[in-house]
Amino acid sequence: MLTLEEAADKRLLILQAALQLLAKHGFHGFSMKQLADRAGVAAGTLYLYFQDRDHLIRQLHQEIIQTFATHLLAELDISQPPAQQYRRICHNAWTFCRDNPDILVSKGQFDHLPPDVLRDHYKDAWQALGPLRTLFDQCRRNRLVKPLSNEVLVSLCIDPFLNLARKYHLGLVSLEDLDPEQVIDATWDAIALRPGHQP
Amino acid sequence: MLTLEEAADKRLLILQAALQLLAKHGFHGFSMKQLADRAGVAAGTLYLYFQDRDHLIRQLHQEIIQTFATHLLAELDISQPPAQQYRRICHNAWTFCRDNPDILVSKGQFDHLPPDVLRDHYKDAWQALGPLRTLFDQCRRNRLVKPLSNEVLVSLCIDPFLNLARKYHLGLVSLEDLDPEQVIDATWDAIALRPGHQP
Amino acid sequence: MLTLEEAADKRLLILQAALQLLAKHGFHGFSMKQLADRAGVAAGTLYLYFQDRDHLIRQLHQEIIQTFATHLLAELDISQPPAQQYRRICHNAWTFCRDNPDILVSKGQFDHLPPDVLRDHYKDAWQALGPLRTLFDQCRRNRLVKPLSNEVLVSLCIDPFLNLARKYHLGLVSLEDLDPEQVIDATWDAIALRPGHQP
Amino acid sequence: MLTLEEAADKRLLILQAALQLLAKHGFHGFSMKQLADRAGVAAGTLYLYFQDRDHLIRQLHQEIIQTFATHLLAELDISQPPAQQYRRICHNAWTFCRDNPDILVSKGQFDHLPPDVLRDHYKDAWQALGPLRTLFDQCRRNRLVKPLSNEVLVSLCIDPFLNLARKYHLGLVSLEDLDPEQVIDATWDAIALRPGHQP
DNA sequence: AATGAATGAGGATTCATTCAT
DNA sequence: GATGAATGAATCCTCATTCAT
Repeated sequence: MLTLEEAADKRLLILQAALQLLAKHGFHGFSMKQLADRAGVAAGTLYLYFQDRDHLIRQLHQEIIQTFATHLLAELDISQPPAQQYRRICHNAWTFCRDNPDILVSKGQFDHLPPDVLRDHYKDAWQALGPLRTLFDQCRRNRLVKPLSNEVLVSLCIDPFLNLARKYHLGLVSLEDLDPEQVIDATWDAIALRPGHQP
Repeated sequence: MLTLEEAADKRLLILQAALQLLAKHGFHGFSMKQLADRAGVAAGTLYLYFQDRDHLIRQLHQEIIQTFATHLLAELDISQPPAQQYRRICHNAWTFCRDNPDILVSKGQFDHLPPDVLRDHYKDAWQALGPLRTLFDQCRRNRLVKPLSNEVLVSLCIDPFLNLARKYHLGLVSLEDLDPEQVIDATWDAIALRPGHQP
Repeated sequence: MLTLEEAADKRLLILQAALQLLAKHGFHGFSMKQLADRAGVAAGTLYLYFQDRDHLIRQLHQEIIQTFATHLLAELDISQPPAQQYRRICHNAWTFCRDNPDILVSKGQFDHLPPDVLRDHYKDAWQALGPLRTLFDQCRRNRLVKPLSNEVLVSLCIDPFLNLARKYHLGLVSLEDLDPEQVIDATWDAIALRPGHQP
Repeated sequence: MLTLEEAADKRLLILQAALQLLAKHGFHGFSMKQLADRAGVAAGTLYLYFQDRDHLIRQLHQEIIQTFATHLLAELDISQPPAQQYRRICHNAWTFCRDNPDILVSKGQFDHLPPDVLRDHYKDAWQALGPLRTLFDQCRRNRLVKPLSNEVLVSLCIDPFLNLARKYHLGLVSLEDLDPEQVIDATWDAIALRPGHQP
């Protein structure tokens, strides 16, 4: 019998192969046979680890979302001042997207998953993003950022880095145009509540 | 023979059916037969208007991008002050995405198109967005906005509305959480160059 | 477009090929590809006429049952005396089974269909067997046959010919052992109500 | 090492699981994996007891036929008069089929076995049915039953009970319609040689 | 003896595309 | 121009069988 670890390894192996395939061809050309070949297993083996194509795709999405969430918080030091924590997270968002075009490109491919499935996955990701929620809550309470919901804040702070990374990988923006520190400043301006400013 | 107009009509009819189909099922389940059925034509007819599936998809993408660009500029009055023009465009972005979930959802499905194709389509869209480019250029020259490239500005100003609309349609944010005017303010803060501020 | 007749023809063509295949190999070795080959059409064509394998099989069963019912009544003359009608029907049962081993052999293969489906098909067949029901009812009323339900009568009169034909085709009985007239006599004795006999 | 008995036990365990599976789904859905699961053994274990799927199926058929033959003769007292022996056997046929729908339903599934295999199994069963052959022979010699071959007699006497039981399990006849004693009478009438009757 | 993960050939089904009408 | 029946390659998935443990 496989140990739990070995089984998990092979499962991950398959998911990683799936990610590469998906990034390269999109769902068009994403066949179970190709996936098996790339993962170095037989076609039938896929079905030992995943019920069917659909389940595999959903679990891949979940994995991707979780990976992204994990990396957002990398090297975060919650003892530091909020502004510093914020910069860390934004920086992580940027470098992660810059360095993982596969994940970035694949993300859009999942939009046709049933809405409830997507919702669940995103909710799960929020679970993993506890420190970020805490940070936002704190800043809002201390009147450092505007009284916007967390989801809105994410759309203003984090999502722009995904969008920029996509453009970067498409060659629509070059690294010269794009100083991450400047963009971090900009996103902070977007959400910051400045003294004397009328929200 | 069809008049040019009738031909254009049927072509659009097909593209619209395609959009609906794509939004509903993604490319999984997007078959030429289903498309024909939904468009109310025979399968063979599709091939009178489009060379093959791939061309149809590309043209659909182009159409979508153009439609979006067009709506961004709706009711824009370039004689008004920049800030007002800006609000108009942002408002358009929001309402268009809010009211056209099909387009919004489908957009991500095209990410696997060959990068050069995508690039071309986006470049074409920029052509159609002349007034927006002019606006950004003007503001930058007059030190109203930060010295960021247009692409970066779009990621900070326009894209957040797409992201928010997606979340809205997924049910992750409600309209209470989401006052567009506040978000427009926030995006303006993101790019605005404030007096006394060190860029 | 195909005329209704042509469509029906091709449908029948497929069903007949299916019957042959089923008789030869049972469901083991009954593949849609083989069926298509034998019917002389492409694999995909099967799905223009039948929803899927299962529906095809069910419709084949229905067809077989109906064909059998039809042949049971061949050359039946309801103006003749009951005993003569009875002999005709028994004779038909025998010759039909003797001459159509395919149908005979296939019949057993359907036993795993959902019971309600089987029931429906058999009920439909009874519809087609009106004259037989009338004959049985008449004979029972006139005290020519025992007061047994029609289903029981069939098990005593008709089914034995199916069983015998199966044995015949298996080589377990030869035609010397098996004079149909004698067997018809025997089945009649089974159900006949003789004067002075105590039922 | 297993004792012979334990080995025989496990073999039977597997065959019984196979019977249940076959009765429930037919050969469609009868997979070695499912069989292993239902029997509570590993997939590989099946191959310790049976060469392959085909051999397993054949042995199951043989087992079923033998079981049926055995039950036909249950509680048979060959010192009793022929008519009584006859009733006993018919009664056994009926109750066995009534109480073992699995066996009954499965029987038809084997019809696609190669004819020679089927023939062998049936011949073996006849071996086990010595007392029944003796009974028929005796009755024929004493002019109690018509001069029909044993196979024909079986089709007239025993097979009807199988047919009726199938109809019963399908819900086509109810127990009210179906008094076994009446049917036994009828089958006896079918084969009995009555004084003064011209065969 | 027993296991059960892995295999990969084979089967059901879908679908882009063609072409005779 | 329009049709839609037919095609058959491609795809998803199953399953009998093996073999290292």
